[in-house]
Parts: sequence; structure tokens; C-alpha cells
Amino acid sequence: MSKASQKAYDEIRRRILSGEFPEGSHLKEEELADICGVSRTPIRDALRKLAADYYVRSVPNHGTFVSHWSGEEISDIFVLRAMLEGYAARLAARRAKNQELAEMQSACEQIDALLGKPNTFDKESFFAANKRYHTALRAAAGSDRLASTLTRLVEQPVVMRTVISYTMEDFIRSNAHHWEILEALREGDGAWAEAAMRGHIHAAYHVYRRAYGLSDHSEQAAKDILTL
Amino acid sequence: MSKASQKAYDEIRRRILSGEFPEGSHLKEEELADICGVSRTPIRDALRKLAADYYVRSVPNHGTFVSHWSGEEISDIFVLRAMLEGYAARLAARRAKNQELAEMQSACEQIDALLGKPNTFDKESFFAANKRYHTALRAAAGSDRLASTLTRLVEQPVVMRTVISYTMEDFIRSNAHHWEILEALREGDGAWAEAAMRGHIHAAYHVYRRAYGLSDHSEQAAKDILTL
DNA sequence: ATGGTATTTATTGTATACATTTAGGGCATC
DNA sequence: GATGCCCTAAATGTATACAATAAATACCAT
Repeated sequence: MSKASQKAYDEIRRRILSGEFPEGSHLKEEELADICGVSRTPIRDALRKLAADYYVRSVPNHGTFVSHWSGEEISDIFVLRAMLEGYAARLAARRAKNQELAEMQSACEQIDALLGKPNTFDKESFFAANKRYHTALRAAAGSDRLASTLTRLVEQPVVMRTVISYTMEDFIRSNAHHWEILEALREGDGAWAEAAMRGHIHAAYHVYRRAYGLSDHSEQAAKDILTL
Repeated sequence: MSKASQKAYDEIRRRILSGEFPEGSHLKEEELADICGVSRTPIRDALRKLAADYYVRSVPNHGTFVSHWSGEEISDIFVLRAMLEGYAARLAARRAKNQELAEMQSACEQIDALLGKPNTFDKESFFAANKRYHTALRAAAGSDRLASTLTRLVEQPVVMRTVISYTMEDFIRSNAHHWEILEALREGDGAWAEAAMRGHIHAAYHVYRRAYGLSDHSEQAAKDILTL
């Protein structure tokens, strides 16, 4: 995407994530054009890409609306993420290069540093370092298709909301998982890496579930992951 | 997508699948506009959607190019498909409704009918019925996110090429799998459904591999699936 | 002759004007 | 008073003109 389209994409996405554009709200192209300071053409480009990434849904001749995430869909996302990110970890155990491992270690150390100063700890920084870690792992798995599928699953409001409801203990455990997965990769133990990664995603799912209280159906869906 | 955009999408996609637009070729917006009889605006919409569905890749300020599928990427696709479609089968074993099961049975019967007349058998009809079967199964799994992720993985040149290189025995075995999976769903046996579906995808992968001769790396990636 | 630079040209990116579609409201009719 | 139709307004869909970008080419200087 080029300049104006990218600018519009970033701006609209930001407002969706911040809640300024709430779930279900109708995004009108002309309004967005005013807000973003560009014409409707790049706005339409941005909306198409946001739809491809599941942030919004477009209905022909009616417009585009901010996606609503039902409890079931959120469970689905975590289940798929556990499966795919676990697989990525297994692949990375065999394929990871030193540079990628170093990047992951750097992210872990950065998070440790953040956790070492609880007074100034902020979730945004954790979020950024966490993203850096997982991005490096996906790159290490060496499958573009897997990486892009995962990015579309993960780059969602739900992940950000999960992090927001983390307690300090959750952050500490999360980075313990990061270190453990990294060690598994260095040992070349794909099964260990996969298992640890699945645990990592499970833990995140249950934090989310506690914070937002999902439905019965979701509970059932959540158990599917346990039988994998 | 609305009329003109959809028309352009279908037409361009058809030409990619038929080989008229070969891998790596540069799709110029004005040419496409002439071919499709619409202006550049819906062409651009169509190209964005084709990029989201991995048919083409867009490079800013340079244009869009028909995707090239390396052996590694094709292996990746089959591995991911086995994982996700297997999971869909497991979910469907618990969630499938009678209507969806009937649709799947109808597709199986149609394929049986095709196979019963080997003289007039054509792969296009099989392809259509096969698609109908898998679409119904994904619907039965009851996860929109899973279904759309799978569709993006599967609706690709690689699947069509696989079918093209099927022998008569391959078609017969393929539909035997379909019947078996359907029975597993009716029994509510998720583990059976998943295992049978994985076998189904494995078989397709090896047909492809024999026909197109994938690289060593791909062989390695292919084995990953066995350790799941 | 070769290297770098300006110019040209082909292509994509952006803006805007116009067409089409659809929802909502008002009016007439039953 | 309810119902059906038409008309209007607001939004999206489409076409086209213009701008910006990048590659290719020609030209000049060394």
C-alpha cells in the first residue's frame, strides 16, 4: 500500500483499536476522508484491506462496519492460534537461524528489564516487545504463508484487550514462557517448543476468559483445544 | 464486492487459473480494464482482493504480479490445510446439522454418479462437487474464521492442478474418503473424522508431489505433517 | 567509450465528478 | 387507519482526469 492508503489504514485501525470507532459502527467513506485528510479513493483501499484483515466487514451497497467479536469467534481465534503458533514453534526448532534467536532473546531481555522496574512498567512497551518476539519466531518458522495467516489471526483487538487485562503475575509468567520456548528452539526440540507455545496461548486465553466472561458455547470450544 | 468489481475479480482469477496470465506476469490495470470492460477503479478493487486471497502480489508503485508458488510454499499449504481441515472435521463431528450432512451426502452421490460413467467423466464436474462437499463440511464446523482461513488457503491454483493430475483410482479413493468422513460425522466421532480428513489431504499432497516433483526441502516439510 | 544526469514515457496513485442503489418518509388510495 | 407506492436524500459504486513515481533512454561531459 502506498502513502495515503497506508496513512488511512493506520488511522482507521488506530481508532478501531482505541474504541473511538466502536463495534458495529458504520464507517462512512466521506467522513473518513475528512478525518484522514485524503480523498475517498485511498479510503476505499484502506477499508478493503481492513476487511481482509477482519477489522471491518463490508456489505455491498451498504458500507463497511466495525467487526463485532462474539465469544465464539474469540474462542475460535485462540484455538486456531494455539494450533498454528504451536506448529510455527515446532518448525522454528529446526529452522531458526542465530540471528532470529538473537532477536527473540533481545525481546525477552527487554521484557525482563521492563518487569525489573514495576513502577514505570507500561503495557504498551510489553505489547511491542511481545510482538517483536512472536514476529521473530514466525519468521524463524520459515513459512510465509503460515506467518501471514497467523498475523491476520493475531493482529486483532482481542489480543490487545488480553494484554490490557494482564496482572503483573501474568506478565511474569508470559515471559517465562518466552524464555522456555527460546530454550526449546536452541535445543532443537520441536515437540517441547510446540507444547510450551500451546501452553503460552492457553494461558492468554484464560486470562481473557476471566476478564470478559465468555459464553457456554465458548467454554465448549475452548475445551477442543485440550483434545488436540 | 459489487457488480463490476466482482466481474473483474472473476475474470482475472479465471485467467490466472487457466494459465493465460502466467506466474510472475505483470498485470497492468489499464489492460485489465479493457479486457473486463470496466474502468480502473473496480479493477483496483479486484486486484486488492486477489492479493488478499494470495493470487497476486502487489508492490507499491510497481504494480501487481501473479503469484509464484515455490515447492516449499505448496508443501506449507498442504500441511496447514491438513491441520485446519482436520480440525474442522473434528468440530463438525459434534456440530453438524442434518441439512449440512445431507448436502455432503448429495455431493458424494454426485461424484459416485460421475465415477459410474467413466466415458463421460470430466474433472470439472468432480472439482465442483468436491468443492461443494468441503464447503459444507466447513460450514458444519461452525467457525466462520476457520472457514474463511481455509478458503483462502485452498482456493488456489495448486488445488486445481492437483485434481488435474488425478488418475481414475485417485478419484475413487478420494470419494471413498468423503464417504468415510461423512460416516464419522454421523457417528459423532471427532477423532475418526479428523484422522480420515488428514489422510484425505495427505493423499492429495502425494498426488501433487508425484506429478510436479517437489524439492528436498519440501520433502522435509511434508514429513512435518506426519509428526503432528 | 563510459559514466552520470536530464528527459521522456509508461504505470500506478489520488482526487473528483457522476451514476446507481437503497433506506426512509410522505402521500395517496383502499 | 393501514398499506402500497413514489419520491427524495444519503450513501456507495464507477468513470475519468490529473499527479507522482520509477524505469528506460538519450545526451552531455569527462
